[in-house]
Amino acid sequence: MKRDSRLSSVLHALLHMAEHDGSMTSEALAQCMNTNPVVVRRTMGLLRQAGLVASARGPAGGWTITADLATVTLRQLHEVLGEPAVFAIGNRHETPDCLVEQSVNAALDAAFADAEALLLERFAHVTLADLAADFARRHAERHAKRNE
Amino acid sequence: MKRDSRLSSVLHALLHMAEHDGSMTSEALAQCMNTNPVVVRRTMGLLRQAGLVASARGPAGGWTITADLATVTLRQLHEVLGEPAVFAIGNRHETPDCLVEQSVNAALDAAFADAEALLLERFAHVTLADLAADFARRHAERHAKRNE
DNA sequence: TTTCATGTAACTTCAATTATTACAAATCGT
DNA sequence: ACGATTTGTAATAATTGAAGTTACATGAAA
Repeated sequence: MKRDSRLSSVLHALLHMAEHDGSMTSEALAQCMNTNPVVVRRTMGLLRQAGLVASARGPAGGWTITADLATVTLRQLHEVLGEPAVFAIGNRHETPDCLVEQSVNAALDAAFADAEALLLERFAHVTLADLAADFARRHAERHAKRNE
Repeated sequence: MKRDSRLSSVLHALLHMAEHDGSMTSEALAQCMNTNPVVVRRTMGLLRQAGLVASARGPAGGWTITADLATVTLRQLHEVLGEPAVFAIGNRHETPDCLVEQSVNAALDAAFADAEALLLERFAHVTLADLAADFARRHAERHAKRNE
């Protein structure tokens, strides 16, 4: 299975936008993340529908953040992306007739549900502002190291 | 991405074997789970390497459980299957140069690590015997319902 | 020695994400 | 108005990894 990296991608894009004055084009964002402008538009389009970013066409167009960094959580972004499947492991059949398989599914589903709940709980407590602050810390650290 | 359902599959197979007297052929197991005998051999082969099952060739051959159902956990089976990736969501690049992406990865990795730890912890506390008992309960329930 | 079953390699199919191509629509500067 | 720029989006291809299939060798039992 190819892993869904859209959450990682949009976070990367949003933080670059936060650091950047004015708007950024799909082209610029695509270069940041080694991908294609169309892919950027597709995923950013979902954020726009959710009111988190705005886009403008034409020269001087591009993408800008409209939401408050402190209020946008990873969980919210996960939802905006359509709540993609979290796990790469799963049951063979979803609603089997076989009682044996039903027992297996029940056990696995319970474990997966708990793990997913924890993941989303963690996601709910990380905001874009937290990530921006973490970036600032790393940035300062690297600068300090360079001047040692 | 196609989800990895091998854990679900081997559990299904092992429980059928536990309910069944004597050995079961790959063919019989494959029919239980709507798949191909070769797929069964591939995955069961891993369990054999781990000493959990034994196989015999020729007529009257097939697969038998050699481990104690009470000591085999879902976590152990997950390990035997090669600890496949748990998540269908992941970072775009694993070791990025970009500091922004490093912050993003760190935040996501922390959340994923916690969720995976919880999942494996849950897996560690479910044995084949637990699943067999759950199946027996479901079986009895269905029998009772039929005779209402 | 025939038959049945596992053991494996090689290849194909399948499902899902990501990438690419192509072009329409809108906006800005001149 | 025109041309350059940029988003919007549909359609299609490439990629990746699991699952399925084919083919055949190996071994065991009647």
